[in-house]
Amino acid sequence: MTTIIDVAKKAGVSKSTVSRVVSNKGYVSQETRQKIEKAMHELGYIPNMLARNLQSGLTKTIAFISHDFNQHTSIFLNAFTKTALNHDFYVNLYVTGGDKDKELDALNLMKYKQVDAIFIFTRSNSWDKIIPFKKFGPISTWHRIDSPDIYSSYVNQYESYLMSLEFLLTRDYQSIGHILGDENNKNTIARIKALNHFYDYHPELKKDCDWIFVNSSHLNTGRDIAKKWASSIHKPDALVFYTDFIAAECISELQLLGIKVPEDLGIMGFDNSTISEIVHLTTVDCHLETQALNCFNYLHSQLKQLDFKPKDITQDLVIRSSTK
Amino acid sequence: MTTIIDVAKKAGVSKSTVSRVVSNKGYVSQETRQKIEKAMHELGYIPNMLARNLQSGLTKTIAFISHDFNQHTSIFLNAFTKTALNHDFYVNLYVTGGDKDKELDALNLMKYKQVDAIFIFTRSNSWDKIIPFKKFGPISTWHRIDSPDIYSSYVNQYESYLMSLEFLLTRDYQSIGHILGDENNKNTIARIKALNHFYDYHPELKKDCDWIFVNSSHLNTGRDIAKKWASSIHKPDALVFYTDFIAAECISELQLLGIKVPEDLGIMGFDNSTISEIVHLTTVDCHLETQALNCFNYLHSQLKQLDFKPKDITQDLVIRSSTK
DNA sequence: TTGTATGCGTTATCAC
DNA sequence: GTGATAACGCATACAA
Repeated sequence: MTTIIDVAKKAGVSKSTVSRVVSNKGYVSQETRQKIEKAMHELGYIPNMLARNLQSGLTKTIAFISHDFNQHTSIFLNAFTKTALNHDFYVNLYVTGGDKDKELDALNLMKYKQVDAIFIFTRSNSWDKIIPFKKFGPISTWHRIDSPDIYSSYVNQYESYLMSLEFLLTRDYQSIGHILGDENNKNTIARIKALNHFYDYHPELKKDCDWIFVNSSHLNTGRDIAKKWASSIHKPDALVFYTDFIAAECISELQLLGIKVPEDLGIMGFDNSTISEIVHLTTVDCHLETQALNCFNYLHSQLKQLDFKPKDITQDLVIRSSTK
Repeated sequence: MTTIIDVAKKAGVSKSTVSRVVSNKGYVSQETRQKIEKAMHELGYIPNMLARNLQSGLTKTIAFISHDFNQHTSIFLNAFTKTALNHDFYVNLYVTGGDKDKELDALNLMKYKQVDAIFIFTRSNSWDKIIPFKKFGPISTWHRIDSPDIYSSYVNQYESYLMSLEFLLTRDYQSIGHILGDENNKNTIARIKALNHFYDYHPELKKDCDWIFVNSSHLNTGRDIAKKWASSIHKPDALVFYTDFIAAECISELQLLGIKVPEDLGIMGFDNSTISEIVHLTTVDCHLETQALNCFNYLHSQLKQLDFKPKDITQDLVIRSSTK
């Protein structure tokens, strides 16, 4: 391994001068610069990032923490990584599998100086446990959290959920089933609020509490929901899911059961992820790419002390044939 | 920031003794160990990875290079990252977007000591350009390559393709269309060989060259293939795709066109990825998780000078309702 | 069992 | 403009 010292010897200068050339800082005369560049070239000199990192105290690396990496993660991850690379930042992956301790290990990496900042895609620990890590560096997430310490690119699912329900009404769906996420999730709470308001606005519609599911229930997969629907006597004529994949699973199972979408049952998803196009799912596009951009830009601005203006995120209905 | 020097002062010992405690190497008496641990705790000492990395010359990080991260990548990525983390290794992502120069930048990271090893998921440069990087550290891939310098976990797609075609024959499909990947890809070459042998074995079947597509053609997406099929006069009664996602796109478009799968047209995929279950796709499971395991274990064994025995990878037909 | 001295490769701070 | 020297924080031969 050749170092700046080797280059310095070969070029007959001091290592500080070589460093100036390598890092392109400070004054070096044309003459000596060329001498040094020639020596660097001949020796095949390669700067050592490890030494640079130690010196600067920075790694130019951001941790991306998630339970796992599946089709649900990939849109976001792809956008995030692309943006990061464009800004000369690396993205380090940490799969926690939903394990709280592993998640804390991952969060600890920032204080060990292994990474400069953290993005949280999914988490198991409470925000109260996570927020203290802020003192070691910036943290962002796409989940809904109201904290001055952690940036969140969340979209208001109250609005989009109301929009989805009103849309179903225009398509003449009268009784609607609701498949919601984790009950403690703020998005879920916002959706429940929207749902209640929706029924307040439309007293003619009946709210069927048997068809409001939260993730904590036994019916976790879309396939379970489909089976439940098929075997029920009182059944809604439309189902709204909190995420596309579960909706896609449901459609898939409905096909096996010979139930027609959207004639027998209308289905709506959320996210406009790749799979939604495959299964013709009506859904809401919440522009994950833009969210990823905002999440990275926040971290970047914190690290470089730039000011940060998030891009506006709209929520747009994407109408496909899973609804009438 | 507190360092081992601070701890040493507080505990009244030398920094080397502290280092021994921190890194858990060498002899330290119970007594002084406790003194040091107490001091570490009181000062809230945190070891600095940057310094450790410089000292060891290692980052415990592996680069994962891919054109992008989509549903196609996620199974592999997930398995790879999980395995890596279990062995205390980090995974760094490099999205190249198919750009040759960006890919070379990513490969260069190993010589800059930014990563210890490299896994290549997708590539743009020729192997000849990639192989020289081997001298900076181990490289593995899941693509088919026969080189002593790069480990490959590839499965023999000649066998699996022949298996797929023979299976279709048992289901009474007589004329088969073939959708293949990049023409320079070794997997594609293996598939073409299998295809030719298949027609040699079964002279009663006619080989329709109009229905053998390689990726370089204009028909890139599954939707294009579906439209082409719908508008053709001479059409095969089954299509075999080189990857599930394109097959899923095709099924999706066929549904829009009112064409029945498997009655009007049988469809087969390859990979057994998540999407295949959603769209009821008959496919081949080539155990990506095991391949990812092998790819990581190879790199790990090279870095730690262990011996490496890859796990056997079988290819299993997964029969769903996209075929009769 | 512990301390001393030196190295890892680079950058920053001074003089000159 | 350039060069000596000291950081950066830790690890490790070697001496004691």
